[in-house]
Amino acid sequence: MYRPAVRAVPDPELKPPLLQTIFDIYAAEVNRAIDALVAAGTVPADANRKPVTLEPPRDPTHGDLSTNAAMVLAKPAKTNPRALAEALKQELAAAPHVEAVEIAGPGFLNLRLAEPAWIAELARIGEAGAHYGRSSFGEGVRANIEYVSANPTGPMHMGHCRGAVVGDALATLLEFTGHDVIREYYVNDAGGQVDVLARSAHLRYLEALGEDIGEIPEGLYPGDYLKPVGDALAREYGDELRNAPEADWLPTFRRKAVDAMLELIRTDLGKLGIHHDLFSSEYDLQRSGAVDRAEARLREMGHVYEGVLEPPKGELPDDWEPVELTLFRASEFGDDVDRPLKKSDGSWTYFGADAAYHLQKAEQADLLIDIWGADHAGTVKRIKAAVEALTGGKVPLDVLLVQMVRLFRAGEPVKMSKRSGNFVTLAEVVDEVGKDAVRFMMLSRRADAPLDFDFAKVKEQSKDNPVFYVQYAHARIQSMLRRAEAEGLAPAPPEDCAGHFDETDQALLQLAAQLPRIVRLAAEAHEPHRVAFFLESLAAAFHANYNRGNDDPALRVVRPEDAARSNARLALNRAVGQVIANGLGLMGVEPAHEM
RNA sequence: GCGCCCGUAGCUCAGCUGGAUAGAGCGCGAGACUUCUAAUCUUGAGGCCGCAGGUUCGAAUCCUGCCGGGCGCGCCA
Repeated sequence: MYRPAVRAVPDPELKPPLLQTIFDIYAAEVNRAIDALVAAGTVPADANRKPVTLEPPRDPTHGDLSTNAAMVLAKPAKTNPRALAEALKQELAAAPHVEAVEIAGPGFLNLRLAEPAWIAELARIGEAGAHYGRSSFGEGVRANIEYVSANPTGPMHMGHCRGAVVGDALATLLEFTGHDVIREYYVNDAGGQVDVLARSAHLRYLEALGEDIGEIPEGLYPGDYLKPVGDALAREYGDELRNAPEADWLPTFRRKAVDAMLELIRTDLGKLGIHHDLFSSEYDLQRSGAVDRAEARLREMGHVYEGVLEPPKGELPDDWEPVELTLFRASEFGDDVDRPLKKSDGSWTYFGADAAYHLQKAEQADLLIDIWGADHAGTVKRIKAAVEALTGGKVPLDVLLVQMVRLFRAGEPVKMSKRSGNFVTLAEVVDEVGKDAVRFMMLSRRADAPLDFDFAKVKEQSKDNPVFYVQYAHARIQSMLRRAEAEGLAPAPPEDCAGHFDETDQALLQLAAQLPRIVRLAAEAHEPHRVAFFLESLAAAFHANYNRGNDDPALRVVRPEDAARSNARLALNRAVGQVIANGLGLMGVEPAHEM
């Protein structure tokens, strides 16, 4: 029913060459050092190296890079960490540009690198440009990420916004780390609420034919957005269906109305810069027999039986009565109770169809990610159970629960009521504050923490507003580069930068060079907010460095009287701007060039 | 009652999947504007990381049990 959007097939020719970053290079050196100890018999060959890390130490006085290798390997090597550290130190000291290796604390190995090592990273930022931070650890992994999946019964409201942005940013992050990503939207067009939509559209159809429909009855969708649907139906069918029984028009009206709603939703998502590769219809899924096949598969494996569920705990629904149902043994896969696949009337439950839908996704992916509202937390276990049963545990499913967004206007909460149709739509918010601000704010907290969204704050031009703060850093850098050009200066090639950076400059470069690590960590943890936090800290470091020029004119970046140093620092600042732009790009935010 | 999420500075939150002396912003105190965009920056005070055990070289991070808050509990979607 819904044509998938044309999916761009990644052209291997266009794939940029991946550069080894400074962390890759020295991680390899650490590995080499361990290899040497293995060869010497100090460390067993089968020792698990996975917990070995190479990170910038939190305290910069500890050096440029730090590894826990000695501590992690001490146990398998049956020695103490410091003794192992001594042996590793000898090996690491031979690595290029290593000025010093120190053993510290319980057995950390701290590496101090000579400037050329960092200048080389500066060169890589320039060389990779918009691709800096890209990696290939997801190479060969097909990741399916399903997000938004709002019911096609009306325009998007703010309740949908956060999941949409988080899902989209995570998808971009996974692409950037080499995964083959499918962005998917599950269209819930098979349930009763779509009948309600069709009836609501029918009423608007009568209205378009000139009937006085009065108040929209309780239980139907009252929104004006259905008027154009009614108009279109009236144009198409004229009087034909005016007095026809419901059965004559319901299926058609369902389809027409859902199509129209999806068009609305697509438009809304477009305003946020979100485009899915695939819209999958629950209705089509059921008609195709996919759900029957999934059930048969579970039945074959002995995971399905006919039975009666215990009454639910807590508040008992008024109409509860014990009935025999087709049940999936979810409790054997970690769920609390078994779950019905079919209703007593023989039709599929939402869960039954969803299980089949996940099987369909799993057949074409190595990793499944669902982005759900936190109010669906109660159904995570059952769908994970179903995926595990259906795929034999081969395809992992991660369900990200996205917490609520509380809207405020100048500190006052914005009241929303679904019943009265009085909700804040996504389009309104994007039109008011802009796509970039919305996206950044949605990523400025961990997904599982509630988020306050204050219109006043988001539009504020001050450092209280992280969107602005980061954008301003980028704009300032562009402004600086323009100014430098006017003064006859230009960013120096990396080889001319040596010796021109002081400690603060070095620290800024080292922070910018962390982008690839942050990207990787964020992608692995499925936590796009990490990019936002990184950008805030990088912007802060930039502003601080920049501002030194106000106290001491000799520390200004644009200084024609010292062109060599000025050009070197321009190269550094340009690289910082590149990193900010790349990070913003991952969040779907356009960098500002002037403000 | 059961399940999931959360509990870190007065407030809002980070904390690199177990690392070194727990960080940032706001707010509060003290400073820097003939600015390369002060739309910014510098600096000070402020902490039994909810509580109690456990796991180990090492715990805010993992496990168990409490306490407190949020969400959920259906043949709905």
